[in-house]
Amino acid sequence: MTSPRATGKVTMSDVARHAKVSRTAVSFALSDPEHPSVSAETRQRILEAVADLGYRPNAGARALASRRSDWYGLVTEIVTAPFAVNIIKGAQDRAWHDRRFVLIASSEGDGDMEEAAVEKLLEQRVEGLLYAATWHRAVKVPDIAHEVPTVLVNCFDADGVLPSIVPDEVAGGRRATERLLAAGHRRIGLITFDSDIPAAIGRRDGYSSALRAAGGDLDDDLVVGGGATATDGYAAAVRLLDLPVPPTAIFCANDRMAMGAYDAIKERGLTIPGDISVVGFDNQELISAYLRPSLTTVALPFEEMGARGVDLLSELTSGQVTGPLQVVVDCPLVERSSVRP
Amino acid sequence: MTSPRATGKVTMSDVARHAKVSRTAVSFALSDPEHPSVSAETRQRILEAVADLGYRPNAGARALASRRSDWYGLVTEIVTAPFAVNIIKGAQDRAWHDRRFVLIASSEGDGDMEEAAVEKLLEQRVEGLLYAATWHRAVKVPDIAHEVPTVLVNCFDADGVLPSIVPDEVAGGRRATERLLAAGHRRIGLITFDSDIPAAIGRRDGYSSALRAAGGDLDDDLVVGGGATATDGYAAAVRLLDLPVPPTAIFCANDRMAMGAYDAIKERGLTIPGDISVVGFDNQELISAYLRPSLTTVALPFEEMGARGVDLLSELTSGQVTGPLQVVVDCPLVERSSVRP
DNA sequence: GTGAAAGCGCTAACAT
DNA sequence: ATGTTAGCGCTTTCAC
Repeated sequence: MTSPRATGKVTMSDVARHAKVSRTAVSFALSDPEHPSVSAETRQRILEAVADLGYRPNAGARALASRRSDWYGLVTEIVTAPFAVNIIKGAQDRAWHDRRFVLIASSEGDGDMEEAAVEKLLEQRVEGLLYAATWHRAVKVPDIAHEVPTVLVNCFDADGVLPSIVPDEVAGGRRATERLLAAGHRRIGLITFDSDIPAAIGRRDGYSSALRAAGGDLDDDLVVGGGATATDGYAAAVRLLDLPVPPTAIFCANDRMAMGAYDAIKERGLTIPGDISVVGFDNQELISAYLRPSLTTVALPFEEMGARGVDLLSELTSGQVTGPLQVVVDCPLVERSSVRP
Repeated sequence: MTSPRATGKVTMSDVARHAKVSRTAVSFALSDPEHPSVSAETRQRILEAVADLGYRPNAGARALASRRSDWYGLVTEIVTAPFAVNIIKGAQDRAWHDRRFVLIASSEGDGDMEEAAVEKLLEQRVEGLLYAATWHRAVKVPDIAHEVPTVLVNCFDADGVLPSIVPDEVAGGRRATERLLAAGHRRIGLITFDSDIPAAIGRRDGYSSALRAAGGDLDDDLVVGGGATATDGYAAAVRLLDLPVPPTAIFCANDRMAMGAYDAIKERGLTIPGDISVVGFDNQELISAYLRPSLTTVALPFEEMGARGVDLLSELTSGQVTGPLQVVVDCPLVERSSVRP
């Protein structure tokens, strides 16, 4: 095995020479299995040469010559955000499936850094940009990003010109509430947080609309706001449980608050879901799956949003803008053990 | 502004023409601010031309011509562990700082896919490979990865030939235990899990050695194993609390089990840290920061491991193998509120 | 100090 | 069906 592989310098010419064909033939054979101008036998010889020599195509050279990189760029604020990962994964899987690569750059939430990151990505000649936020909101995308097709994921364009993929917060809130209604609850509390972001507004709207549609108790006392942490959830749950007629179920607008609510409920010697059913939102696995009992919650479809982002991007880059430019993705309910049967 | 930028096709030749110099001059000026063969004025003119035309270098072309890509590849089973993305972040930040890029490919924990991912990375002509695991263990790296300098992160080579970066589990376990000893505890329980992975063995060893060194109670009854989930932690804590002479503090070998232990402790009407102090391990923020009270725990240094991996890789690729080939990274204690003052 | 020229490894007309 | 021939955008001698 004195293969040139060891040298790492086998080129397409070497393969052509070895297979006794032209470089063109090799190029054709490799890029298209059914290429009309290369016979089956020739193709076979070429493939053998490739294997013999341990040839590996040089993606950079190919990109240079063909003027297409097969890369998309993904810019996100924090690679570490527990959520961002799933967007990345969704995008990468989908891209991989299309034989494309996703180059990831993190902006660290810093404007300059972000611009530098996009610049770097463009230098790599990415064919499109995915711009992902760690939490659903309006964002201002740097101008530079407009030089290439761009899709926003889990956020939307403050200027309203860029296409985006966002979660359906309202439907999610409705679904959580309907789950509780389906379990027979009529008096359902909502622990929400005071904010004008889509998550807060949408989930609350979903809650109200579900209640209205099903004839559940529409009582302002049943809706309590505040901060969005576990501690806030605890405090909110205490208020709910102290009500003259306390709810028999609670929908928490995020899992962290549900975590706090669990504490308040348990402290009173009440059981979940025996005495009180609870539904969360976000499906932060680390919390929802490990809470005792495990938490039934609504999942944010990060992975799907990432995948849909790539889909939209390939439509855009290939010029065929088919779908709508604002894609709203459904938030599925993840059934666990915190709602009574 | 009828800049050719709009066309996205400004090349170095355009810049040269615009600045009335040769392409060589542009190349020199751009790649080295102090290049001896280009005068300050010339350089200035070139920079202006770059700005005027909106020129953006083509990284791929540069890589092709210079035979160096400035890229490292990172292969990981991204799916499983949300916290392992910190490895990516650490690596990326560090690489970015060195003006390098990290191409990420996920293997989905599937052997074939993994090999395909490495293959793809090599086609991109990455100069080195980072191979990251989501949990500390021995791994078998595909042969193909040996074609280029490779560093294992948060795992080590089953064949013992590749350099690696791993967390110091033993020192971490010792540190957690020492923290409890420092708070005056002598009777310290250990909730561990039955497994022969480094995390289980190392943390337990650290616990024992700290106790031995400080003269704490070395009692087999104080060590209880089982599974590694919150439910297992709950069960283990119950056993500990049922002991004739229960511990006054508990070291949980991971945060999830600590979560379960919290429940058991609270159920008995005991308080944390008033009656029982608790220390965890892993620093899974979603759990440790939101538990009530927040959990003092030992952190796995993912980010640092990622950064150190890149460091080692650049030493390897530049031929200067300075440091040791098995780097053990310290696990810092994250002080929160679950240990009595 | 500057520029001509020869590639880097590959693609894609355009012949043959 | 196969080969010829230009590039793609940049780096890097080497001569001027």
